[in-house]
Amino acid sequence: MLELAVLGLLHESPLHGYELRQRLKATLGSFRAFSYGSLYPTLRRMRDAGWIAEDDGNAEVVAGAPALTGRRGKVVYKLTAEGKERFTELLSEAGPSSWEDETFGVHFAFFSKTDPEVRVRILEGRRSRLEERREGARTGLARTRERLDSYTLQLQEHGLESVEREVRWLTELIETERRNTNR
Amino acid sequence: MLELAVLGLLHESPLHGYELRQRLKATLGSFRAFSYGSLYPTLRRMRDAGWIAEDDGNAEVVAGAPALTGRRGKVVYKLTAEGKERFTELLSEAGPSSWEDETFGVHFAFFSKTDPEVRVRILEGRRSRLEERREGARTGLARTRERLDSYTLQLQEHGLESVEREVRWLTELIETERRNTNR
DNA sequence: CCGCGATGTATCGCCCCGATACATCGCAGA
DNA sequence: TCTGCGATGTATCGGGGCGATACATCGCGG
Repeated sequence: MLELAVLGLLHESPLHGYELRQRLKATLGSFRAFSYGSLYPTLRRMRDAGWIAEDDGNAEVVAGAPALTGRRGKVVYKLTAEGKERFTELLSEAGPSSWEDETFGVHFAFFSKTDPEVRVRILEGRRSRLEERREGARTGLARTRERLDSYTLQLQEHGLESVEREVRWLTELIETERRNTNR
Repeated sequence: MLELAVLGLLHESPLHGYELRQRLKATLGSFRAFSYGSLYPTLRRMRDAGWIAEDDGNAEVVAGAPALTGRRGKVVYKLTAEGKERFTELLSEAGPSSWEDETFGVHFAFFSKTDPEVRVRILEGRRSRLEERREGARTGLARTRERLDSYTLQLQEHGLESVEREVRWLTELIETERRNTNR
């Protein structure tokens, strides 16, 4: 998950951890946070796997050996060739792992770099996932109406409306995709 | 989190794990799943803490010692006195832990058992939390409009609208609460 | 009598989050 | 001038939730 997001952001330009997190917040803010507690371990994993490389901003030994300071400098990360491959590989997958709650947003954010056919399949997968949930919500709602707990009821109604709203959104997106594909 | 949900459900009637999960899905379905992978460990923790007790459905030794079967029967859980205290204690808290994304839904679901003042404070806390997020989303959106990635843009617009929608919902709820309180 | 889907309990590894610690930098105000 | 504070920056830790998986029982229709 975070892996895909990092690959996508670094695909545009090298960044260091702090910037990465800012971008993450700005791009996916309404959906997920991605704290440092997951970011740094992920960066380590990715580096060990060879997808990214650390481009230490050092090499500037400005003058007269200011060295010996264990100065902890910024650590800039950039994609490796394998990382780029990995990125396109992940982007080409259209399965549950691309349309579940946590994942969908990230995949969608990089749709402009995704194959049109894959885009449609992901959107449809996401939609049917939500349609299932909608049915569950409807029957849950029906049962709650009998139990008569006003707050639970309002919670469920609001939830159901949210799901319905997202289904409509997806349907529009799918139609737009189809129009652009079939020309 | 799950702890509060379990306390709330058992507060109505004793249940076993499977039922508990069904109720969880039905009540909070649109928001969270709560898989067995978290439910059972939580039940164990709560039992160890003394909030709940296992009411083995045994005792029915029907006849002629059908026993010695290690028959794994249903395990029915019920609240203890301490569990009830814990429940009201959790319900009386109005802090970040009651209005964050994951938590808010659960707290709201038991609002009818929550003190009216606490209700309002939680709703307001939730709202200002979302208002912050809304501002972040707005500025993120502004910056994205310049970068011109149509999909990222649509994602952020949809996210922003979701947040705005929830803020409106909360505002209505708060007004209703106030009307009912001040009479 | 067989199989299958619902009921039911339980664990494992992975991922992520919030809190926290610590260090540096630039700048506004005493 | 020095002082302190808020932004920048890297990093870890404990805990909790999730999906996958395993396994056993029950009732029912073919």
